Amino acid sequence: MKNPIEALNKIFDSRIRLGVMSVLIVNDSISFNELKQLLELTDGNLASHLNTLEQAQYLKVQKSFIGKKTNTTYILTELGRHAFKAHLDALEKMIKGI
Amino acid sequence: MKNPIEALNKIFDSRIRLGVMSVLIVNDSISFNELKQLLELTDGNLASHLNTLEQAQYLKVQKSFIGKKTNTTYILTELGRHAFKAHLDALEKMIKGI
DNA sequence: TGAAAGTACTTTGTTTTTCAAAGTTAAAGT
DNA sequence: ACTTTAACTTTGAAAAACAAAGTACTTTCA
Repeated sequence: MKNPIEALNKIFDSRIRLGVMSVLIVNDSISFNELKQLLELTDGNLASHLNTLEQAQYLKVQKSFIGKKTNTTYILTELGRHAFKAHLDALEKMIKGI
Repeated sequence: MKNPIEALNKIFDSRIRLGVMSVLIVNDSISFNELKQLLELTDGNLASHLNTLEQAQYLKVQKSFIGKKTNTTYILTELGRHAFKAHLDALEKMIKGI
């Protein structure tokens, strides 16, 4: 058996980033504020995890206005979707001992 | 939807600890050396992750002799098995958006 | 109109975690 | 005697996580 750890994506070690990805897999997009409330995080902490994900090009940011309020929403990139899927596949294989 | 992150076990954030648990779910027991080779880790790194898992009472250590060499093997506790299962269940639910 | 509150950050600094490398102990091989 | 192996522990450095405070701009409320 080859080292099963290599196949896991280091970026998804974090529970928070896993949470963000899961939310975005199910929902097309989600706003900063919704994420903050859902995941119960401080602004800074959330922003930095989002930044990690954005650096990896796993998500894109869309800035718009709702009425006159700024609204920042996040959506998965194809790269992000694939990376997450690959990670979950690797995890499943690892657990099943394949 | 409630905060999905809470249900994830912080101890399983680490790829290495996930790897150890996966190996032990499939194999009844495994030795320090086998783990070290399988997961391609330094002694110290592996030992410290095993220690984290042991502190959480997720695994037990068994010391014995093979011939006249010391042999340390690790096995899951029931607590560890359940904690891992719970983590995987939580992860699955999170991803599926339940 | 002026104060408070909301959005979406960035910055700062502390705490926690990770990890490699070196040291340790004890026994075995040569 | 010297080296090797097993299974650590210790040390120290680097990276990551996090909270709190600061920022800039806007809006809402009194």
